[in-house]
Amino acid sequence: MTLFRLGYVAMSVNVQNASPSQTMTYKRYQQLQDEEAALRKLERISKSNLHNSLRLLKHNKAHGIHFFRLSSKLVPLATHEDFSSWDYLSPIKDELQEIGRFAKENKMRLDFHPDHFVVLNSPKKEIFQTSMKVLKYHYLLLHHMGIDPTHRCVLHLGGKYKDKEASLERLIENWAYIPQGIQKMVMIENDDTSYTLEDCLYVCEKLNVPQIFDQHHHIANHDDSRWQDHWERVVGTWSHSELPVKMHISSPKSDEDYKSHADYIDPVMFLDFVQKANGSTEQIDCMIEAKQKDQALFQLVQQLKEHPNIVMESETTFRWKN
DNA sequence: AGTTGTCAAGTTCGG
DNA sequence: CCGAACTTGACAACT
Repeated sequence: MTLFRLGYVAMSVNVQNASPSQTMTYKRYQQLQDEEAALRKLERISKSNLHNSLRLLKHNKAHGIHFFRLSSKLVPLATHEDFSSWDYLSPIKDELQEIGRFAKENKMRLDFHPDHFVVLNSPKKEIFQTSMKVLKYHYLLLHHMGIDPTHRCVLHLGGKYKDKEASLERLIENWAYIPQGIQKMVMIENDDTSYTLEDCLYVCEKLNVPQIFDQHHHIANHDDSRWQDHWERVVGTWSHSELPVKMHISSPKSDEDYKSHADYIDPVMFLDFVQKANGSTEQIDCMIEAKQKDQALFQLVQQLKEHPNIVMESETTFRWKN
């Protein structure tokens, strides 16, 4: 019997004034006359983002949530090319450590999902290099939190460039140029336009990378609609990980706008997954990607509680019983 | 106080 | 071939 655990992404609609993604744009930075003052402001924003991240973790603890994706925008401009000499880490070491300690004390699973500018299979060398820089930034944040960076960063396979097979192979070639520490950090998720679950599984098995199954993306973009026929392979990609299997759950906004995320989670669609995946492995961590963030999680829990086949094990974990 | 447009980054698609 | 859409929250600049 599988234990299912719920988590959510980056920010809360319940905790007010707690953005972990405050920013300063490059344009704004350039407008400021005093460069030193501008850098101090970037540091203040970063500290505030980390402080708010910790507040969110405390909120999560209070509600029994032990699975959370951190914002990738914790340090604005950290990976911008004009900031390569800026030591953004020294001023925030204490804050990073505090987050890591709190997560460890409360047995929380934390990870990242860098945005779509990280493209490992780009034919352009400079884009690959920029991607490395962004991944290194994530690596360093995790490292200074005292969190083992292994399997903490979700990525997509990249672009198709009008030749999917060649582009997929290019990722495998590029992989050899990725430092080992960063390789170990990566998990790969099927996307809703280019690479299907089966494409990703091929790569995951070849490179020994855990597969993140996104149910919504899979329905929007698949070779074989029956994901359950490939589920054993998905679980297999996690066999060498210390962490439980992880998947993404979201619901379509509408039939016309199918790929966009809805405010809340459709329990029927989610429970279809739960029922079919039940028994396949000890634990599955389900990351809720919904506009209403933690509120979508709370609403889903309320709906699960009323379901005859669901037994809650804690505030955010449950099992399916026939 | 509430609304609209802009923002570092990449890729895809429509005209 | 170029510009808009994709997706997204924050913030500046407006009404």
